[in-house]
Amino acid sequence: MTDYLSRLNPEQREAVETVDGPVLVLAGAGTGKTRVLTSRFAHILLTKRAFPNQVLAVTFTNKAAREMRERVAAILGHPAEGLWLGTFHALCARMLRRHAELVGLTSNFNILDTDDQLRLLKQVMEAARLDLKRFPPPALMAIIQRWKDRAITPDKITVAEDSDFANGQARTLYAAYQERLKTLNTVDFGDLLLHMTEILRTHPDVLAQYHRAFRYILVDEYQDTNLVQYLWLRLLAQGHKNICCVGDDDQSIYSWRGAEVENILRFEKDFPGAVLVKLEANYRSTAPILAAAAGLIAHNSGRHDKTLRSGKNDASGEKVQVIGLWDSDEEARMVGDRMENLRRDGHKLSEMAVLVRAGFQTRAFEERLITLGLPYRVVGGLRFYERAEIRDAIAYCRVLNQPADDLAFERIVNLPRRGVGEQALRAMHERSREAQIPLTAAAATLVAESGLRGKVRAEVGNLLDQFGQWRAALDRDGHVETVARMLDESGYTGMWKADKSPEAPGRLDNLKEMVRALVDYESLGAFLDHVSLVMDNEENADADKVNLMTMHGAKGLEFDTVFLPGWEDGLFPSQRSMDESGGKGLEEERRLAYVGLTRARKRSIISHAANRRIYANWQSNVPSRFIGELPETEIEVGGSQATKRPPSFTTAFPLVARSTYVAQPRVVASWEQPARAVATKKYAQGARVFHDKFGYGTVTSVEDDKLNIAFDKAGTKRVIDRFVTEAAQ
DNA sequence: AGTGGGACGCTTTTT
DNA sequence: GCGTCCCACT
Repeated sequence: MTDYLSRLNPEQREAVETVDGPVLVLAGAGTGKTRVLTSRFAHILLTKRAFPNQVLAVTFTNKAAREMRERVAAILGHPAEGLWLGTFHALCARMLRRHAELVGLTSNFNILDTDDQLRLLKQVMEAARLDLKRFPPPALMAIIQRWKDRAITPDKITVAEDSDFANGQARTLYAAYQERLKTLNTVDFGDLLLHMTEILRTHPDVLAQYHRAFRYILVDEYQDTNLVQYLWLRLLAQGHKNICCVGDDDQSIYSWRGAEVENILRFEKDFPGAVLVKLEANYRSTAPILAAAAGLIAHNSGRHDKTLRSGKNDASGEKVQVIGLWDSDEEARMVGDRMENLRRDGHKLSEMAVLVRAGFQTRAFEERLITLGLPYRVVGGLRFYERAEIRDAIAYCRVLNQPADDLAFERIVNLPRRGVGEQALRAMHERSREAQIPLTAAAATLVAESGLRGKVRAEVGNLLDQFGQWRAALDRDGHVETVARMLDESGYTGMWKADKSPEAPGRLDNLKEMVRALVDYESLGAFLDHVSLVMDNEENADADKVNLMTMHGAKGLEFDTVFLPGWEDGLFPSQRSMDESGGKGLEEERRLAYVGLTRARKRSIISHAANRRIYANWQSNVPSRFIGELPETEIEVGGSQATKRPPSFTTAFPLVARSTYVAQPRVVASWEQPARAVATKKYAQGARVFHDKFGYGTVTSVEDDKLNIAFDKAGTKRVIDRFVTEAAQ
């Protein structure tokens, strides 16, 4: 029973056994953060300090929550019941259902997804007669979200603090948006935290109730918390002060969505008497990888000082490779070739990953892997519940659950087609506004008073009747059967059955899958909560496939071999990030590089290309300044355009705008970039070339930009020169 | 009301 | 280079 303690090193053990009072665990990459968190949880339960329902454990992602639940159960030897373990949002939703009336909602409120948030805001802006071209709704959405991240309600924004969006109207629009949300009995993601924090702050009785309930609080990934999350935690922790936050300031990569590293840097001030435990023994990566990562991150300022040391007692290991290539195609070929070689040597594909800065970069690798016939998976694509048919079906469920959900009703009122066009919809909206009633109720009165045209009236009337019947059936027959019936009787599944497009059968399958998933929930409401808060990709991670993902997406994962392509200034570090957030942006990019590098257990291969096709055109690039920041002793340079060690940009050109340093050609020259300009790239007769579809071949003749090529496998073709590249050798 | 084509614009992501 | 979004046409 206590062997969970014996498996810990001394510092981990301290983090687990310092149970009372505030504790900050600074857990560097690969130092056993999850193990500490789960052991601590189990330790609290096993030493009888608290019952399972007296511990509040908070994570950011559902995946992390699930993992913690499983691992706690493994230590206990049985699944723990009644845990308050989940994401910030899921826990807040659970609390808010109990106190909804305090913020003018009822406990069956719906949670809007991002799409609905935007549509609602658009409506609010249209009502304010704003030109949506000049003032894009997504921009305002972002402003409002940042306010919510900082726990700022509309009444707290002074004129001076108002953003200059639409001549200082942002505050008013925000207030109007919040009003609309309340009328629709809905909340957006930000509201879950905002409302709960507001409630805890203004209702001491409610706060006291939670102080009694939670004796211990555990927080994962503390460096990613935003202000409102911090306030929520601080309020809850005031009771027993037993709060333990685990995180790593060096892995803070989400400031752009409101996370504030300052929270973790300030912990000891926020929680006086806090014990600080540093986990520095890394059990994941080889010594060179750790040393390279340490050298890199040392270029950041204002961090908690900590040094990762290898916990494995072996100084061996491959150096970090830095490969310079002519263009992005050659880069993709290099990665593919190396993967093939590794596989030939018995390495599993699932132990290899390509980590990119931005999603679009995966494409080049996908294409290459297809030609090579290497199976791959792209992590972080479209999720199940983001598919159109699932969102439609969910909209039906939302109306069933909560008739005041206008956004959901609007989505399905004409799906399948019921002849409800712009005019009919406008009439409903007008009535809804005049009578201050939800859209469904407005539609009902219009039907009753013949306020709609014949066919539309009959169809809408029928739909409303049906909703009445389904709602009655909900209690009688249960939610699974009722939803299945609703999707059939409404004509929604029929619509896809009649659809002749190739995707239609797949969509029908997805709908069946969704109905099947309903069985796992005790009620429709529980299912809807799950869908909006918890549902995520449940891909089979077992299949032996190469992983393609962003560095953000790779946080928390590890692989034997990690490819880090596209380390070029402007791409990584991203120009936009530096333009928008200056020095802070660059530091965050550097932390991202640190995260990427430390995903590797055995080897990491960084690469950069002199020329890259971004969207339609080619762009010349210079190796990333981060390459210059890697300690020379830990890296090995190679590739057709092997980097001569570049000057460290941070010291040579501290944070200058791109235009400034590009204007200094000597920088490029000193790096011995190839003299060839992209524009003059031409092929001579006899040149060996490579084509994405046709493979390798020899140029037989040249006419302007058209080449006749005898391909080794695909015969002779006439091809425009930009479709081929010079063969690698 | 429904569809087709042109204009646009394009980090990162969770909930 | 591609997907989407909106508007204009039928």
